[in-house]
Amino acid sequence: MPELPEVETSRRGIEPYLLNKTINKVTIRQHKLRWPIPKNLPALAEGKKIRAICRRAKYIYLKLDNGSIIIHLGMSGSLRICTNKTPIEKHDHIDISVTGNKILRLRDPRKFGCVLWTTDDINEHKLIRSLGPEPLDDIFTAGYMHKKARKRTCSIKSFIMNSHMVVGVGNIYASESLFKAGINPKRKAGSVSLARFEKLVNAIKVTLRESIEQGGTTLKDFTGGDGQPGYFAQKLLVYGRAGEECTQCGESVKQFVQQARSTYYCTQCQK
DNA sequence: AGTGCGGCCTGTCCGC
DNA sequence: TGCGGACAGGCCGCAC
Repeated sequence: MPELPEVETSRRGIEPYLLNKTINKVTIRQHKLRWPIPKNLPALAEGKKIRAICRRAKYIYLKLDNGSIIIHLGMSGSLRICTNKTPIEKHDHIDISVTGNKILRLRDPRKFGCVLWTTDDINEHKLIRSLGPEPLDDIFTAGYMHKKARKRTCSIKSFIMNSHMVVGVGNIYASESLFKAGINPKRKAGSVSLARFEKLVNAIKVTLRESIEQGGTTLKDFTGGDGQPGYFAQKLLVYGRAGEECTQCGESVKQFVQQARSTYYCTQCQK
């Protein structure tokens, strides 16, 4: 479950091996991901130079002269840098080989991820054009969220997880941010005051920023043998801690299912 | 327009 | 020990 910090860490990890390299070959072993990998992807990408490796929300894209390869890691996807000697394993679905004998390899056991192609500006792509702001961008403010939430009856948790409002807040960080802000995850989005959005927006930024920094310090070995990038040792305050004592008040942390996802919170600290 | 849910998919864990 | 079933979750697309 790569959250945004893991995706950004992946981008930074692969960038040095791919930037300004030319794609020699694209090998697709499994077309059937969330959406099919385009059959003509090799024809479109081979021989082209990678001009940039970027990220928008949880999408990573490789910018070529004639378009972009869009990659999403879904729930279980991971990227690693291999050579032609690295053994291919069961869920290694696609290889993008570049000059210098390096291969960008996508592994995704659950196939929730995708690899797509667009010739348009990336921001015009169907999956990307309607996304909300990046959480660390200055335009993501309490004022913005407060305005968006007006009259919204959905829970504040599903509101902050809605990528049309803000991107990059996955299930784990939603629980963590709401705890830090002292807001009950069941509360209707429209009933959260501007002052409480200040706390919440700040909590989201702090949580994500810390994780990205941690990713920088514990940067995965993208070319290593095991290759499976591990997730950061998170210092999680409530997530996954049902029955344990709240770090603030000692009350036992509660878990329930919300929109088919586990939510963790403290009934004392979050109102 | 907003809300909520189904579905995609496989590895891991638990109980019998 | 082996096996079946529940569970995990990002996020689109659809139905209401």
